[in-house]
Amino acid sequence: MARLKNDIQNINHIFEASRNVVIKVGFNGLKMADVAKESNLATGTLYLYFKNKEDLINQTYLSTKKNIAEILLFDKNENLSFEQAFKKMWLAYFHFCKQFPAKILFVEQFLYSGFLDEKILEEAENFFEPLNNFLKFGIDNHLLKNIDYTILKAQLTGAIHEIIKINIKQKKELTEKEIDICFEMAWQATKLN
Amino acid sequence: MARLKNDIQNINHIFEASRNVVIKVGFNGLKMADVAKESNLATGTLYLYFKNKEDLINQTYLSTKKNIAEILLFDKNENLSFEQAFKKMWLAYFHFCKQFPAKILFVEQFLYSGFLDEKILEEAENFFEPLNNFLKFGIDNHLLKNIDYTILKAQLTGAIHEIIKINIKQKKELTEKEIDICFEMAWQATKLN
DNA sequence: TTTTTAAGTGAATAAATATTCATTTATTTT
DNA sequence: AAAATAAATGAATATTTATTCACTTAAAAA
Repeated sequence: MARLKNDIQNINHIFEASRNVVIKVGFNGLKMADVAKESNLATGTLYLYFKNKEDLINQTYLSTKKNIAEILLFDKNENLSFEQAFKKMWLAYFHFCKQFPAKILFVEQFLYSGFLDEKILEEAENFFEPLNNFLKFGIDNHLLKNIDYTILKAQLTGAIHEIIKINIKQKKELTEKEIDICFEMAWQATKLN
Repeated sequence: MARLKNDIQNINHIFEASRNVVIKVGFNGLKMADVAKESNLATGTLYLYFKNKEDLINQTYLSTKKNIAEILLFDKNENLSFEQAFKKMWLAYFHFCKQFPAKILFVEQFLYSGFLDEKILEEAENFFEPLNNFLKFGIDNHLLKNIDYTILKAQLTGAIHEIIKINIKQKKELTEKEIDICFEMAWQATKLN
């Protein structure tokens, strides 16, 4: 079989496998043997890359959070109004969630899975500085409602996640019209009237 | 020890114990021995009331969903405007979530725990007919945005749940002012402009 | 091409935990 | 208050699943 160690491509395959297993059977149903199978590897091989199950799960989390944060890095050189930038970001996040629901569900469920390592959690939070600053800017400049930005952020992401969950459960695609209304809801909720 | 069989009071204690364990260590960390301990019962005793672990968890879910649905049964005889009724319900749900975060977190996490029994899920959905009808009324009468009511419902409850999670994680109480802003966010998001 | 090193395997083992059941304790009936 | 019934117990057992390691296979170096 192909060389794997330090091969980022293949480690990402393991991460993807973990997420796929979680999305199918939940964190409780995550068995090392199943992750191995989904990765086309032997069970023992996983232990060459991860200290144990907890480590595998935490590393998957960290990697996935990084993926998500990258989506939210928007180009400050573009000359957009705050509302335009807000919409651009919202749509980028929305479509990312739609395209990679397993990533979103994994990180959401991880927080309450019982596998969480505080250190990893903190490390992941750092990826989101740019988003935090964007929201702070909006609040300070009276463009967004004046409320703790963690709440604002949670409302925005939480709303999108709920839609994605419905998407998955009901296997029903949202129409353009519906996506537009969803954005309107987010904007009406957060903007300062 | 006291007689327990068919004693609803005590079965509720077991449910509460399950939720407390889940909130502490997640579904993955839920061990029968720990639930028993938290209930002041022997492990074996749990099997007098529940067929197995899966059954215990599903019954806890069903009972908890019922609790939640009861909060949302509002008195139709009161002569409130739609917005007033909406606010009353929102606040009732918000305060319920604040008071019983374990109930909310349990049902949320349950959906992705890997223990879910479709039958039980459906049964629980029936409790929420009144809420569904309320939202449908709002949509049909052009008081709420015209979007699938499951999305509307998810947005409303999801937003509150996110706040509650922050409440727990940061151990920071929301001020009256903040709660008011949160309601405003929900109303601005859902009402038809 | 042979030797050496690195990677991968999966059956065997260890550890964790769900479930059972012989026994004890409490309650109800006579 | 003795006998009969019902409930509760928790150590022993069964089951599940994480982890290890002796061995195989592949890649790199000599």
